[in-house]
Amino acid sequence: MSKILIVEDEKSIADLIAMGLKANGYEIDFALDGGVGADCIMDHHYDLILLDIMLPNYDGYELLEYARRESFPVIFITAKGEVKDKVKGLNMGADDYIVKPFEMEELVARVNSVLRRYKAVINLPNIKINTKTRQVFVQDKEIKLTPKEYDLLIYLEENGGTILTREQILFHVWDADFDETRTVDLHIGRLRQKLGLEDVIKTIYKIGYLFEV
Amino acid sequence: MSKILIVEDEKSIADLIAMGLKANGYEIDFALDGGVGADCIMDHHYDLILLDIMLPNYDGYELLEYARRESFPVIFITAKGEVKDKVKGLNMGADDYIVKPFEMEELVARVNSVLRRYKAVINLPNIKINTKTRQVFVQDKEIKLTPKEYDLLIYLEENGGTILTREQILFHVWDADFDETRTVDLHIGRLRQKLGLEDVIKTIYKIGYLFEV
DNA sequence: TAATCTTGTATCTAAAATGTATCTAAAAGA
DNA sequence: TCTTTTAGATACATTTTAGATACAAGATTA
Repeated sequence: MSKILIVEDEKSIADLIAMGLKANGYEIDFALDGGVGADCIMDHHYDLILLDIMLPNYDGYELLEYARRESFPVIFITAKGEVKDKVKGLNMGADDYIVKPFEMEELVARVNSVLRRYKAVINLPNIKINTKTRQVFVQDKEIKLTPKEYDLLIYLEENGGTILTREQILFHVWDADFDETRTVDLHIGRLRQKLGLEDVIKTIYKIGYLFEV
Repeated sequence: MSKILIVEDEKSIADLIAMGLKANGYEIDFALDGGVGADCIMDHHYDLILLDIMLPNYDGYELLEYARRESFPVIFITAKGEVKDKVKGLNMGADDYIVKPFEMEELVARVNSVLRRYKAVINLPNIKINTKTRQVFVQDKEIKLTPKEYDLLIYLEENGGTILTREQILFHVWDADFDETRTVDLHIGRLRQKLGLEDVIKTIYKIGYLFEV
């Protein structure tokens, strides 16, 4: 069972998160301020850390450093409008971020996804992905992917077995809202061709795509 | 063979540590109180010092000062809940810390890691780095690096095999927060050229750089 | 104080990625 | 079967990004 540390000064939010995650089988530790957070990070092992950046009397980035040292994966919790912080956090090595207020479903999805993704090597039939170097190998031969192609592949893999609409894909991979273009189709095509995924990435006519597992 | 000094007043713990480290091929000296510890540090050469901060009648930080002066690497041993001390220790220049009670495995791992980091000579294909003198040799010919270039090289080498974003590099090597400039790119270019690292330092388009190992 | 070295900005160029347009083929419904 | 809609394929133009060079400001040394 995975153990998760929540570093969040607002007790009500922390409780809510804890409840949601416990319901999904995670074990939870709390830290209501940065000091305790640092303490926990150093003393225990966690599979994941949920970290509010805006902690009173403490710089969340400092905690990120500690978490990095122990190589724990980190998801940032951030309030709306702290966009720059989000970007900064991600670039500095957070694995994901989530914006308050959020749906519990989304939080759980992201937690699951980061935990799965944190595996350095993802193994698929014929395909190996090294997430540390963003390298992709098809039958031990490296295939160069562009950033978008790589991100798309990861998103598809994370959601293997579920049908994804073009809108969902656009939203997650492109961070775009809505679009009438064929961008997604094009990139799906390129992935299929480069990685020989013609049969793995199925087209769901009029709906979207499905990465078969 | 590496020689390690253990400064720890609890005999039983000191014995335990010594046993574990000896089993891994390290030579051990003891100091059961701060005074003896200071003497040892000044009289002998050690490759590493394991230092309990909470010594009776003695401030562990004082010993850290001595160790620093001799430029011995230091790992703090600290009891649960002494977080502030831990942080203080790291900020004061300890190289790592470990929290009691700890697994012997973890201790050995950290000792190994610190010693590796402290190695006077780093050997890479074609390149030799003397960290004591900050000299860099390419095929036994010295190449003069500027301070920034050298720091960048060390940071890249320490994180070999992982993609580093420009933000991460800026943060660690420049101590700068955010930046829209091309400073990192420029210095990467200079390193590549001076040391012939064109193929070793890979550009990860739109992401950052990767030092291949 | 002059000379040299270091560092980073500006500018230009080359390369890579991305997405639009267009055409063709396949799927679904009548 | 025919028509319409939808998705795949290809080519190409645009945009973004990184490398190279020159140079200026600041720091360091002689």
